[in-house]
Amino acid sequence: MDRGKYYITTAIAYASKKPHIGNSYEIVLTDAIARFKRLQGYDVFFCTGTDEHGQKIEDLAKAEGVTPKEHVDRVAGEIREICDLLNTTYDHFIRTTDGYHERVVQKIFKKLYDQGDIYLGAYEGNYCVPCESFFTDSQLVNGRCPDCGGEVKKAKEEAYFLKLSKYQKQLEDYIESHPDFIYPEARKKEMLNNFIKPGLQDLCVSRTSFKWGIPVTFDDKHVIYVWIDALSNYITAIGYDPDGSSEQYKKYWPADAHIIGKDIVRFHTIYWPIMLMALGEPLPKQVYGHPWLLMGDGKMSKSKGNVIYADELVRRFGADAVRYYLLSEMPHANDGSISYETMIDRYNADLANTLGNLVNRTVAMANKYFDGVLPTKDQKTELDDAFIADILSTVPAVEKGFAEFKIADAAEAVMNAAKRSNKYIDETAPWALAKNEADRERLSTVLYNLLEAIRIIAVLLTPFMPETAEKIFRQINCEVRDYDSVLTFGAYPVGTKVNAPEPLFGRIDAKAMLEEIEAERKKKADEAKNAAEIEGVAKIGIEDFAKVDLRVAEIVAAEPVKKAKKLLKLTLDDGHKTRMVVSGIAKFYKPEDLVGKKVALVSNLKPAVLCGIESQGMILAADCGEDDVKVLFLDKDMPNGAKIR
RNA sequence: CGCGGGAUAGAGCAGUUGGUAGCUCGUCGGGCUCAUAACCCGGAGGUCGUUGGUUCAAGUCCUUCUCCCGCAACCA
Repeated sequence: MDRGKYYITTAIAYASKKPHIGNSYEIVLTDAIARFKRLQGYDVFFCTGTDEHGQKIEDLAKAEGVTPKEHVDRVAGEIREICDLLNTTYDHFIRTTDGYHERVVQKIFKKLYDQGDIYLGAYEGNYCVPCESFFTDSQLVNGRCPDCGGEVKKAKEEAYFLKLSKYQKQLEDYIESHPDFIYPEARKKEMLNNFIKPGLQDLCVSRTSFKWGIPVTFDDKHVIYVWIDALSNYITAIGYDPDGSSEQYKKYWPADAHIIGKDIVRFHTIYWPIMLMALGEPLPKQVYGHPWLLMGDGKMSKSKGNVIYADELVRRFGADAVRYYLLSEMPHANDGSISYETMIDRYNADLANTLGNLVNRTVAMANKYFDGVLPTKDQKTELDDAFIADILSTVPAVEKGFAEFKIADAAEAVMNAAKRSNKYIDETAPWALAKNEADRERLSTVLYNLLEAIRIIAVLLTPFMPETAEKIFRQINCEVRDYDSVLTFGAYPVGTKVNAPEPLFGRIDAKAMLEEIEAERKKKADEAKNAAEIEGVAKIGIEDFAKVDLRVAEIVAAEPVKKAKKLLKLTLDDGHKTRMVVSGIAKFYKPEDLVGKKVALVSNLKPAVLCGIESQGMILAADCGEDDVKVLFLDKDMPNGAKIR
C-alpha cells in the first residue's frame, strides 16, 4: 500500500565525545517511528548525523593534540557505530563537515545576506582583554570581569545577524494555526509565551572568535555559527540547493517530523522555521521535543564508573531488549530513567515471561499435539470472538501511540496483546482439550488463534524489536507480515508446519548479574582513578613547574560564602600578609575545623572572582573519590611563607 | 525569590476538556500444569506533598508553604 512519503530526522549529535545511553535514546525512538511508517506503507526517508563544528570541538582537539577533523572523524565513527549497534535504519548519515553540506550552507548564508535577511552588525558588550571575552551587563560582577575580576571596557565585535524580528508575526500565526506543529503541547505554550510574544531578538549567526566552522564566503574573518550550519542539515542532506534542488529534495521536503531533545525545541520551532521562511521553503510539519533519559542510580560520571553506554547494554541484553526498554520505559513528556535493576526487571517480566514464554508454550503445543501442523481453524466459540476482537484492537492502539509520539503506549498495547493471549490459553486450556479425541478440531482452532495472534504481535513488534519479530516469524514459519494482514484476523495460513520452539529471551538471574556489574563498575572506577586522569596530561619541563609558586600558609579564618553551596572563604597568612582565598570545599570541611591548619598555597595564581568574592590564589587538595575531596594539610612547624618545591 | 521539571499504593509510572483513583513490578492467597520456577484469577495496600480558595463536584483550576531533581552560577 502506497501512502506517500514520510521524511523524519533526528537532531544531529554533537561530535564532542562518545554518547551515553541517554544520548542514544533519540535515534532508537526515531528509528521505531521510521520503521512503523515503513510498515504502514509510507516511503520513508530517515536522516541522522553529526554536528561537527564549533569552539568546543576546536578546544577539545587542541587538548588532545589532534586536528579538529581528526577528532570529529573519531567521534562521528563512534556515534555511527552505536546507531548501527542499535539496529537503526537511517537512510542517510550526514556530517556537517561533508563537502556538499558546507557548500550549500555557504550558499544559504549568501542568499540570506543578498536578500537582506542577514546583515552585518555589531555585537556590543563589555570586553575583558586578558580573557578575550565579551560579557553582557548582567554577567559582570561589580562591574568587573566575572572570570578574572579585571577591568572591562565597552567594545564592539563585528557579527552577522539574522532578522528574526521580520518574521515574528508570520511565525506566531503559523504556530497558532498549526496545532500539531509542536509536541508536546506544553512546549508550544512555552515557546509562544516566553520567546515569541515578548519579541524576538535578531540572532547572531557568525563568529570571529574561532576558526573551526564553515567560512563566510564573502567575509573570511567570520565562520558561520551553529544555527545556520547545523539546522540546515535537514535540507542539505536531501539535496537542497538555492540554485536548484534535487529531485529527492522536491520529493521529501518538507519534513514530516523532526525528533529532537526538549532542550533544543526553541531552535527548531523558532530559528529554523524563520530560516525556512526566509529561504521561501515550506516548514516541517511536526517537531517533537522528547524528554531525557536519566540515570536511575545517581548522576553518571566516569570516575564513578557508572556511565551506561549503549554498547555495554547491547552486549548484556541484546539490541532488541535495549530498544524495547528505551521505547517502553520513556514517558511521553516527563524524563525517564534507566538502571540495571529496572532494565533486568522489565526484561524478565515483559520479554521473558509474557512474550517469550507465550511464543514458546504455543509453538511447543502445536508441535506436541499436532506435530507442528494445525489441520483447521473453524471450530470457533464466543470465547474466540472476544479474544480476536481484543487482538485486533491492538492495531488502532499502536497507531494512536505512534501518531501522538506516545511510543511507550504503543509498546504497551503490543505487550497487552501478549498478555491477552496468555489469558486465552488459560480460558481454553488446550492441555485439557488434548485429552479428548473429540476435541481435536477445537484444539486445532485454539492453537491456530494463538499462532495468528502471535503473528499479529510479531508484525506490530517489528518497529520495536526487529530481530525478535524475525525470530518469531521463523518459529511460526510464516512470511505473511505486511500491515494489511493485521487489520483482519486469519491471515496465517492453515496447514503451516511450525518449527521447533526456541526461547526468545532467557530469564536473567538479577542477583547474579547485578553482582557482576557491580564488580566491573568497581574495577572501572579504580582504573579511572589510577590511569585515566594521569594520561592525557602533557609532560612539562622543570621550568614549567617553576612557574608555580607554592607557599606554606596558615588558615586564620574561614567562613561559608553566601549563595554558594560549595565555597568557603578562607583568610590565609602567607608569611607576609593575609589574603583571601575562595575554595570549593564547603561540602567536606566545616570552617571551624580549618582554622589554625597549615596548607599549600598557590600564591602566584591570577586572582579570580567567585560569587562576587575575589580569590587570591588557591590551596591544594586531592580528589579522593567522586564526592570526596581532602585538603593537603602541612606540618605545624613549617613557617608561613616557606617556598614549596 | 536564576531558569525549568516534579511530588498519586512498598518501588516505577498513567490519569484526556474537573464527574466513583488506575497500570506494571513487588507482596499475600488461590488456580493450572502446555510453557522459560513461567501462565491465569483474586486480596491487601493511596486523606493523590502542604495551606487556603473556586465549584453541585478538584489528583485535575487558582493560591500558600515544604521537599526533591536537572541546568545555570559558582568547584582558582
